[in-house]
Amino acid sequence: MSGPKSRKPLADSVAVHDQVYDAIRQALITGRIAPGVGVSLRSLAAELGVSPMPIRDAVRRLVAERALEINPANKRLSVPSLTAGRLEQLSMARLWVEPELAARAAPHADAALIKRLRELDAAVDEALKLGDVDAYMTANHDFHFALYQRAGAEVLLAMAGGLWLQIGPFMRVVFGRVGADGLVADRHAEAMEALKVQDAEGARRAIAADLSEGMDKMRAAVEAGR
Amino acid sequence: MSGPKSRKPLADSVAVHDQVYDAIRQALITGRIAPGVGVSLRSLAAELGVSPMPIRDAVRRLVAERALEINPANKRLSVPSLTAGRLEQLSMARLWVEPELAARAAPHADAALIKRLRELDAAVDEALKLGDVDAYMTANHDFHFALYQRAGAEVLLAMAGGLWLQIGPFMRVVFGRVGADGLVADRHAEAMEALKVQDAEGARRAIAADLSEGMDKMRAAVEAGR
DNA sequence: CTCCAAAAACTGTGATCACAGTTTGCGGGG
DNA sequence: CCCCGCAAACTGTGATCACAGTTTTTGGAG
Repeated sequence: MSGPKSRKPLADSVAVHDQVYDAIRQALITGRIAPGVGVSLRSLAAELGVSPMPIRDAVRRLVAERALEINPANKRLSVPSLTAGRLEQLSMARLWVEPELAARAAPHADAALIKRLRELDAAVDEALKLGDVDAYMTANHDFHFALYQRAGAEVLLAMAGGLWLQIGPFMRVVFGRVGADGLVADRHAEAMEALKVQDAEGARRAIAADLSEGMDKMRAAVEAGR
Repeated sequence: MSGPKSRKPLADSVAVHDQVYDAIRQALITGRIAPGVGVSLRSLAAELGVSPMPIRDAVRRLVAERALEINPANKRLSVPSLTAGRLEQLSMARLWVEPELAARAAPHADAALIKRLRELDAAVDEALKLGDVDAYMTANHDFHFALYQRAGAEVLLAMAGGLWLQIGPFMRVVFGRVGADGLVADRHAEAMEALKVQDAEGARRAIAADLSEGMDKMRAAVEAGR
């Protein structure tokens, strides 16, 4: 109304291939698509109700992020299988980059962040109580990345996102074998305490411990499952 | 010849989009495409003599690897600009993952690897002497990754590859400002000495020092150039 | 029932076209 | 000379089709 020039260059409309990317990514993170199974462009297209074209874009991106695999022999798509070696490398990488992000975010922690984290942690606990695996995975992911985003480290944040995407399928396997209540979220409280006083090293330690415990459980599950 | 069934399912023919990927990747690593400049699918297609379709696939991959950027406003493509923050994050990440790869590769070092590394290091020196920037970049890249590949750590290797891709444009800027002879390759010799006796920690230190020196020069160049 | 070969279905890849939004270039008025 | 406005060129996106290779299904012979 009163706007002299309603500068609205748009570019708002989210591209279809981005929506497709998010959909597949979510399915991968929550483990809805099991490791080892094959997928195809047209089947995904039919399932999501779009043409194969945006699927192609999204899949290309996911392959680059190693969240999907492409068989070099017949060029067919599949979700990467779980191996002990892969898990070990992913664990080590996460254990380096995520605590670093937490430490960098600590100085920028404010009341709004704490509040948001508390809500997400409550959602985590709620999902654990209900045994809702998908909800737990989503809430846990959102908790970590709401924190990491405050680090203002775009490159490291992208690395963490890629690692989480790759390790998502492992998590589902853990839940399938040991049950969701095998994981405790106490470290989240520890992290929030550190953030309240902007204690970077405390946040680093808390997140490192949180990851370490989770990864240990995954490793045990993978070793037991072979 | 005694093979009962010469199983040869093929799948050899390299896809066009992979060739395109390599071409653009090489152009970025060697810095032939300057940071900040815009590119377009059709212009790349015309330059490489293919249809826009495989370009699209390759670009999608490079965007996922953060080697190319896509302006969220007008969705146009460009090479990411150099910022001190980006360089700092990339340095820190490289300084963690690459020495780790060197240390993991050390136990698997054999005479063939040493020989190959010596050749590549000679190529590095040769390129430095001639002032051939492209040749130096290529040889230096090949030296590092010939070593890293022996680590047998696919996930970490891919991370290192992605980081190198992102930092490539920075290197070219350094050469443009301080000259190629500003960089010494002595650390390569130090690394090879450690590899001869399969000294993992020695290899780790040598590669860390090599990177550290290079990144310092880049940082100085970036700070001086603003 | 077993085994093998032909056919049908499905796979990723690449090309071409249409479309809407953005940028650029050019011309004319002030 | 400056600046505004319109048109042409260019941008990424999505759909559709064709093709070659692979897998799966099918059907018939032994």
